[in-house]
Amino acid sequence: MKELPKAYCPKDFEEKIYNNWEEKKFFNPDTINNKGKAFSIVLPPPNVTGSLHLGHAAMLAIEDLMIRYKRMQGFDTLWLPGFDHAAIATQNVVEKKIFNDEGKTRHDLGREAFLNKVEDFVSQSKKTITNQTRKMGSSVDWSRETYTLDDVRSMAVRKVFKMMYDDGLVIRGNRIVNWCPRCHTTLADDEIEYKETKSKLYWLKYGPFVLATTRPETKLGDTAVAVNPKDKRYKSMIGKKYMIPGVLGEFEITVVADEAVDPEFGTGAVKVTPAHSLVDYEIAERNELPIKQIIDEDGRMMANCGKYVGMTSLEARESIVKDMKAMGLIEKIDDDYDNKISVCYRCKTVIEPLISDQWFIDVNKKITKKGNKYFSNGASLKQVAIKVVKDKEINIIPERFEKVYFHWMENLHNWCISRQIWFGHQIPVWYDKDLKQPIISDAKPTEIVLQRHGEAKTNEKGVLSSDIDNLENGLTGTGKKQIKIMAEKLKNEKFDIIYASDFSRTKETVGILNKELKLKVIFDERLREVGVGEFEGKSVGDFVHFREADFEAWRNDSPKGIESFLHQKKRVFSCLTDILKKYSGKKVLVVSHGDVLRMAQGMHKNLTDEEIFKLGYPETGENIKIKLTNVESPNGLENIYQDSDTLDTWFSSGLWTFSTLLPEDWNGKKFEGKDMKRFHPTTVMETGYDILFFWVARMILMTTYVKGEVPFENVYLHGLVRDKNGDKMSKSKPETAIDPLQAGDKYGFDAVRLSLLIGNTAGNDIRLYDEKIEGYRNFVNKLWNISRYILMTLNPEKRDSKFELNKNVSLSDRWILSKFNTLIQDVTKMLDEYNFSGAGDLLKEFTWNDLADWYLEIAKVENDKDVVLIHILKNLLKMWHPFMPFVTEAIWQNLGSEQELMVSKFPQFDKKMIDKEGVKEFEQLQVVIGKIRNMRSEYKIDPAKKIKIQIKAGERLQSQFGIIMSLARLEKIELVIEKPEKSATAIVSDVEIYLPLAELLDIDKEIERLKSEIDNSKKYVLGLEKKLGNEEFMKNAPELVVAEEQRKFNEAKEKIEKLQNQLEELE
RNA sequence: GGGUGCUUAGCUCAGCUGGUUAGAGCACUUCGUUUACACCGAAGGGGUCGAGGGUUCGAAUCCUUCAGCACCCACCA
Repeated sequence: MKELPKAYCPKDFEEKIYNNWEEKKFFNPDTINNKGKAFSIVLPPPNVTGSLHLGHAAMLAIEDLMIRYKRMQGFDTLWLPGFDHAAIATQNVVEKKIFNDEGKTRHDLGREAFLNKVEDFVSQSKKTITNQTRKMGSSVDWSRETYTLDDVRSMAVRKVFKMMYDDGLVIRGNRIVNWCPRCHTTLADDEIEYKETKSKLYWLKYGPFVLATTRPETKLGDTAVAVNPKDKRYKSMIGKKYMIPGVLGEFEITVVADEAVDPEFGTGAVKVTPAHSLVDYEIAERNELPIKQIIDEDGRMMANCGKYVGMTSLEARESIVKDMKAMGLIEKIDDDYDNKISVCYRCKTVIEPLISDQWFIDVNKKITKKGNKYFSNGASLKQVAIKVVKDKEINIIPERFEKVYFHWMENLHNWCISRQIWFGHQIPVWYDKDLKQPIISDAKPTEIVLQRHGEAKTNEKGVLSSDIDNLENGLTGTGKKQIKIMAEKLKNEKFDIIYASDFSRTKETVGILNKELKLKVIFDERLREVGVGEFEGKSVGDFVHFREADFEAWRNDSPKGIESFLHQKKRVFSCLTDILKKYSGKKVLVVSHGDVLRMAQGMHKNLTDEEIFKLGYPETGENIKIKLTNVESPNGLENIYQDSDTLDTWFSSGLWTFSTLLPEDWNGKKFEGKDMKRFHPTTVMETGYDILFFWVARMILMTTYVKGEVPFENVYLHGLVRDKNGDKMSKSKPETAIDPLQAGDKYGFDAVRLSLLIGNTAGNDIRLYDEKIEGYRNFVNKLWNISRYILMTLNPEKRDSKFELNKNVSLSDRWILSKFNTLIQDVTKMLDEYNFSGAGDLLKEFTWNDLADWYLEIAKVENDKDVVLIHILKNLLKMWHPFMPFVTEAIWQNLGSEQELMVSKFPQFDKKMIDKEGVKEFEQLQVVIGKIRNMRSEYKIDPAKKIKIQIKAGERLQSQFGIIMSLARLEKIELVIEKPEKSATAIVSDVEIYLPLAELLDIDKEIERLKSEIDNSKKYVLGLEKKLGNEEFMKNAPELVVAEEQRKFNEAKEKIEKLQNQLEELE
């Protein structure tokens, strides 16, 4: 047996072990091929905003624990990883970064360049996160990794959007939304946070009313005053119109009655600004009031605000209040009114409610859907989402969150899903300039590489050639080289076909490319260069100058025989349209000329003619990649443009449990596939309670609708990881914030995992600090050393021996085997009940107390323990493996097994190992040893000194004298029948222990000790006596309880008597 | 305003459907180079289980009121 190092050093093992698992594809259920039931978890995809924090680490530890446990139990186990593009969050991070690095805004860069920057950032984030996930030991199936923005997931998004549109669930409307003037986008109701502030409450003189408001500037948008219908003060005024004096002259309002008004607040009358308050908007809707918008999307006063135009609402407030004061329109101002203002959850900017044309999901609309059990009789999204949890089709752990879920779901308003940001799924809606109805398309975009021909002889000379007859214009040497290089690059991309202009320079380019690509080519004259008319053969500069001088003239007409811009555009667009129709979802290489490629880009970016004309195009031999969608429009493609908004990030993550299970070559028709059948609904959704609404609720809404299935059967919600003081960890408090990677490097990732698993219960926050992780690091090392000792003393021949229970086992064997099997039973039960902490506690207690402190110590004196030891060690490692995969696997490697621990079978409870008598007997032995140790300590006997004691005991205990001598460090045990004279005494039920006084101690101390023990026991007996004397107790308590109390009473009584005798003798 | 959770040893927490002389880890005290481990071992000190009331033979555990802390939700302008 090779010598193991004294202390476990995680760094020597962790990476190697993980790589080995991965190389053997153990994370992939197809390799493992377990025949059991499916057990699947889809990993909550981390946002690609940077790196993982402790919350993620906890998530990874808990899920890996479940997955490894189930995998070892033979379940067909899948843990599927992925990433979330996290639209607003990621865009904000990148925006901030660009602004800090380059001082530029996203608008300075433009959509395309900005998105490129985002993609760079995203791929960097993905790398970091992947690396961190691996370090934690997560056994996720990397071969199934997905991303919310990848092709299949994007197609799923478009497909669901169209389905919902067709069912009338996705609607467009001009409604009030939460608007963040900084992010320049709408926000869903739950993306708003509330901030407690002191603000001013203004009491305005308002025509015949006096009313209170915190936002006097919105007076400019008022169209009504609302009062409670029951309020007698205003009854006579309801329905009447009044002219109200204001800073911009008089305006008319209507008085309406509405239940939403609290007559107790202020004067009981409310000014109504429908365009800039959620409540007022609803009042306006109910009472059919006019809506007047006065604040724009930058949060500034609009043109209809007279001299206040252009001010922010805050500036306008000050200014208007000043003017109103001057006009005597302000009655009074309360200075410290407690108010909650709504702010953006991402950037904390104050939200400006305003009216906007947006896309919504109607959660209340009842629909009927064939083939979907939830909707077959008509139901709304909301109703179904409530029903599946009520019916326990989805089980939430801990249960109390069900209540929270129901409350939220019942109060859910229509969900605004459009966002005015660039990063995300662009809404799959196109508008035709001539049509009122939008066109929804779930078609798969065609990927097009726009390849410009190599340098031609005319390029070299700087002259023009657009005459089809002038076919002699081939490529220069440089041009041929350019294309050869490009062919090398393109040969790895899987194109379906080449479309090309039929000019000689493009034909020659295609020829060179196709030596590598070997594809079908279609030469299409619609891809030709613009006809240059009388500029044929003339200098390029002249032509450019001519066009730039008067773009408008050239756009429609064809002076000097030059083909007009629109004419060319029409033929190019029609060619592209044909390509899109025939090759939807495919990849096409288009070889053409600069100005043609420029138009294709214009189509891709939905630009105006002017903008197209100003666009650059690839250099000779270079290319650009674009994606275009085939949208059926009566007017053809050139008339159509796509909605520039993107979808709320939760739309795509709402599909996550099933969109991730779609096959890589999904045809976009049905949401089905092999993995889907095998793993959906997923078994457990494990995530933080903080995204119960954001995410969990959305998945339930979307999945029941799309699949007619629940997304998951169980929801396990973990808490937040907090610092030592119970505060949220943040980078601004580095003294208490812990980075999981750094902690792992310092203490090992097993220790980090344990510190997050043990002491962490569902739904509750967990505190983490260095000392805690350190404690678990110590434990990991303890386990290492237990194994090390067993391996060092083991007879190598017995290493692979199979354990079988036989009659030769000793008391200690019977005890440890019984204890161990109880442990298997309890741990299995607890893990099945999601009580990970409890299971870990039990394992730890067994490992440290029973195994290390007792059994191993006994193994040092008793012989023939090898077989039991190796049996227990192996199975204990299996049970520990899901908690701390690295160290257990590292030890396992030294046990000479062929197969890795990770793919071994989880131990099973074996009833015949349970030995209650043995356990009881051994426990008495433990107490006896404890008493002797205690006496030694009390009398300050040198631990090294071996002493003699006398014991009065039965045969059974006599057989264990060897163990007692060793563990209590005795020189000799003398068996006595009668109590010897002058000795210190301890009593353990029927066993009496005597420590001869002669050599050792002072009698006074022993008297004191005895007195105090008698005292204690007397108190105990008194309590029991009272209990047993209570008639009601004797009558009502179960027999078993009474008997046990009686037994305790007798035993204690006897003990007191003996101690009393001893005391008398000494005194 | 509504709701949820928490309050047990100095600190962090277990104690499930009521019956142990109330537990663990860390910290603390004393002792210890026993050939697995000082990232260790042995022994020990320390809690009227937030407060009051109730149910019960019996309450840390169930009910109720209150207090403190934390979090979530809500359209008091």
